Amino acid sequence: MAVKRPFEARRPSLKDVAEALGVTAATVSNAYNRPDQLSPALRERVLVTARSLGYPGPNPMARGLRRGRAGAIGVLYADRLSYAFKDPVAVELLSGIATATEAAGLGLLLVPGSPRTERDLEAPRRAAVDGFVIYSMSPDDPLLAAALERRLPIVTVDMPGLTDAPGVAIDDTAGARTVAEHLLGLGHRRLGILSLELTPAVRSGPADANRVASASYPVTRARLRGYQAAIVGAGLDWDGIPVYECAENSIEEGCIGAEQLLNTEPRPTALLAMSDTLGIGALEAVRRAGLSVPADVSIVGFDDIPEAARTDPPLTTVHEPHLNKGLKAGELLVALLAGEAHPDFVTLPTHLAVRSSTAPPRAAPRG
Amino acid sequence: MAVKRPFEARRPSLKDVAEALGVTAATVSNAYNRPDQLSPALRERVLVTARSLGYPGPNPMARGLRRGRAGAIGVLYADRLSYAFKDPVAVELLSGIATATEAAGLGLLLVPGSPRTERDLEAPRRAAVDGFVIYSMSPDDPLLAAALERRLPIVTVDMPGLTDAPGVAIDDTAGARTVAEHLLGLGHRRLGILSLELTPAVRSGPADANRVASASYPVTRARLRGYQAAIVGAGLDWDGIPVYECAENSIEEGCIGAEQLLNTEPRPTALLAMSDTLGIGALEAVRRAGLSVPADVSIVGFDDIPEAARTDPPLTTVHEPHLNKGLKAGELLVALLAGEAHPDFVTLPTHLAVRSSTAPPRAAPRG
DNA sequence: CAAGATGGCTTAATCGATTAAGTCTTGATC
DNA sequence: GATCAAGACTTAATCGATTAAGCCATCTTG
Repeated sequence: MAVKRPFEARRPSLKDVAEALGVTAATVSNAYNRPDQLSPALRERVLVTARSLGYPGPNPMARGLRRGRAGAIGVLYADRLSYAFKDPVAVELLSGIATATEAAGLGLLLVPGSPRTERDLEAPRRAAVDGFVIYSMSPDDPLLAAALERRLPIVTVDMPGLTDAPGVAIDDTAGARTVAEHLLGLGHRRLGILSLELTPAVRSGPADANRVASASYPVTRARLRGYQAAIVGAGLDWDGIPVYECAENSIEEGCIGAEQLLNTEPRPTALLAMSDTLGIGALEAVRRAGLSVPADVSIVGFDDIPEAARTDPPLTTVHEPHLNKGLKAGELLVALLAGEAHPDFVTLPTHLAVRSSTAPPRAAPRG
Repeated sequence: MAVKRPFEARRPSLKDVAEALGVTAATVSNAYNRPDQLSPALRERVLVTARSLGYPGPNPMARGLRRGRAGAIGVLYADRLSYAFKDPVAVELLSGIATATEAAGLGLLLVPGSPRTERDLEAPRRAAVDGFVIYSMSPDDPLLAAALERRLPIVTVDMPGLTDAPGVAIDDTAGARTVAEHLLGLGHRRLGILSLELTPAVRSGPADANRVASASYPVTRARLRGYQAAIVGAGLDWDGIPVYECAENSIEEGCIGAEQLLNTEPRPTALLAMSDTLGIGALEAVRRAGLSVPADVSIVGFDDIPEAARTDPPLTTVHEPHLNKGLKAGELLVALLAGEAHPDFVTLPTHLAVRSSTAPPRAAPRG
């Protein structure tokens, strides 16, 4: 039962404080921003008067307009914001970015927008930011185009070669190749792939060679290429490998996809999950099928999210320095905003984290 | 080696586009904001010219200033931003808030600021937002005061009764009491408490009765009260219960704290962790001590983060609707901004989620 | 004591848009 | 053919600050 004030007074502005004191707006402004420009006594009076008038401090938008700085950087993400928080990888990345922006005293604006409706394109246009970190977007995403039109400094993450902007990424192809080679080296010959989204036009289900070839998300593309290189390198038929595309990077989707892959004949002895989240889902699917990991089926993930080390069994995966990636991206953008010269592109190292979800296939010859 | 343009041209503004076309700025503005105000042909010409001039679209800060709307809401959090992303509870809450703001077309600005230095107080002051969601802050936090001074609409989360602002919370005391009663009901008599931070002045270690009584974080206070009510209700001595305060809500801290609690004589048969994150750490500590859960030690958490259902063994805990809490908070703030009447305070229900980390103590009489 | 330095405040231009109200055409209507 | 309405732009005020430059009085210094 909050009481509505009958007379909703206009919020006081700098000028009101100035008039109340008989000084000019410039002086009040200086009281806030450049204390050395006025006597301590007057400054104190200004601050006291401001408080008593209920002046909420210099309006951030007016200040931003005048100074040409928003004091925040924007993060652009392919999916809905609410989803970004469900993805441990995105969360870690954001944490890294936040560390950098926080150190620079900048805010972090999460820009809403699934690339569905026209209205969403307004989001990056309206965002009061000094630059963007653009994370893992499809090159043909209209949201990306809208952000680029702002002509602000940008840093890309996991989008190598997409723009001439600086960015940070890992070598997804090499990572994927390494983990696939790990399985092949253990002797696995029947593999299944649990893939992330292939294109912004989402769908779940088995993906045929055509669809696989049409993958537009840079990360998905790169990892598929890595798997392919290892598989072809081992003399296996790439087109014979079943691929299940998950419309969403979630445990549930991973579980459903893995279930389907486990039903293909002959049953794969190892599953390549393109993310740990999908891998955790696969772990569950194997359990539900009454099989065990790694005795019956080996599972590998990708990303090395924190939970991967705590699953049962702990997940063999490709370690990626997410936090560092975010940190670097943030620092790059901060440096860009400061007008510093910048390195063009940073590629961070990955390494295979062998844990307990992989073993040689039952009664198989060692590779 | 990005090439610096030798002559960094001023960014074109509305006026530049207008002049290039021989119309007024108003017309160009209308081309963007009110297409019905001009002929489709001219609008098209405006848009084309804008593009060819490299006009990045209406400046968000200028628009925001004029319209009196920032188009974003701020989130204020007690800790460092980077930390917020490490806390699954905060992440879920943010996800909920994001859902609401996204639906309203608003951005989400994460305001940096650990309450350390004077400089940090500038963050909430500089944030270009239309309102704040304030999450679980100590009432005496200067950051909170700084945000309040902005006199913007606010919604609190997990801070019942702290301001007269609308907010959302759960009944932490009842939840804590229920989970403690669950343990007592199983027959446990020797308990240990793994507590979250008691005050903004952080420290790790055993907390004596004085320090426990001085807890200022509303959530911590409330949960302690709940434990206390159950314990006292069971006829046990509250002051005899060892409490370990974790300076940070992390698995590592939980592990360290649990280790200490397990070393007290006589060893507790059950540990009350004030969060699932601490509980997961406790699980690890028990494992390291060569004991087993729940045979030797029962562990309960609080929060019911997603991972709690997947730990080994799955954690008995108090389920809290984090996502919903965020969603409600976001919706409340959006409604407030829209000038709608609002309910004052929402208290969301919790319930006990009994899983496999609790059992009667070994060879103990049933309670 | 004149010249210069310093401190303390004001002047006035400016940042880049939005929008209610007004003007001028052109076309329809009786 | 006068009247009105609608359509297409323009005028001009305004949002709330920041900041370089200027002005005046007071203090220092040789």
